[in-house]
Amino acid sequence: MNPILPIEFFSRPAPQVAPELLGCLLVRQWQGQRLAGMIVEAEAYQGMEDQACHARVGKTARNTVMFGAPGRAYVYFTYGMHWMLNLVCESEGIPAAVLIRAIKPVEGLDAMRALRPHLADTNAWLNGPAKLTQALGITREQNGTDVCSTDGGLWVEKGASAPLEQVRLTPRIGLGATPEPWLSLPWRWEWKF
DNA sequence: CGGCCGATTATCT
DNA sequence: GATAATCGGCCGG
Repeated sequence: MNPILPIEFFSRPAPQVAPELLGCLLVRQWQGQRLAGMIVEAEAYQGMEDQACHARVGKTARNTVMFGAPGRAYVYFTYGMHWMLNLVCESEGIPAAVLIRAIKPVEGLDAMRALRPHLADTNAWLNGPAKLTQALGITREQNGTDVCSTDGGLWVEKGASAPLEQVRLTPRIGLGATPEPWLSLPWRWEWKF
């Protein structure tokens, strides 16, 4: 087992943390099995000033975890059916998080297929934020989980770092009517190889 | 690959 | 009452 990313890793601005998460291993302990995938796409959401961030309107019941300690999972429900996994960054009081958008399955493929039948047909890529939460069995129950410990069954292990020339920076996805400049900030990192 | 569309409901105004 | 950090199916190129 590789070293678990410590709280210090997350105690920084999200745009700094997000690219460094590429290549790291997202690990889930699920019904006695170890499920894991390499993070290959992530987006940063940083501060109340970021008009794409859920925290732009201040603290609410849903986004409270983002205002809290770093190294926690911020899991929220959207579109009436999907769960999204974020990792909280920055020190307490500053809302910031990295949305995990895609992973390459590495361990526990059979269990992932059981959780997400669609994975059986396609090539084994979980290229979407709601796809990977489904394959890892992540829901509301993981909201607030400390990912710097194995106690909550969800953590991140240090992995290979992505070669700079293989990392693409693009604007974030699905922001709708978000105003500029936030709409176009290159805060999405994708490891293409 | 890109675009459009319907599904489905917690959360916020 | 409106919106949403999406997905899968179906279309056209």
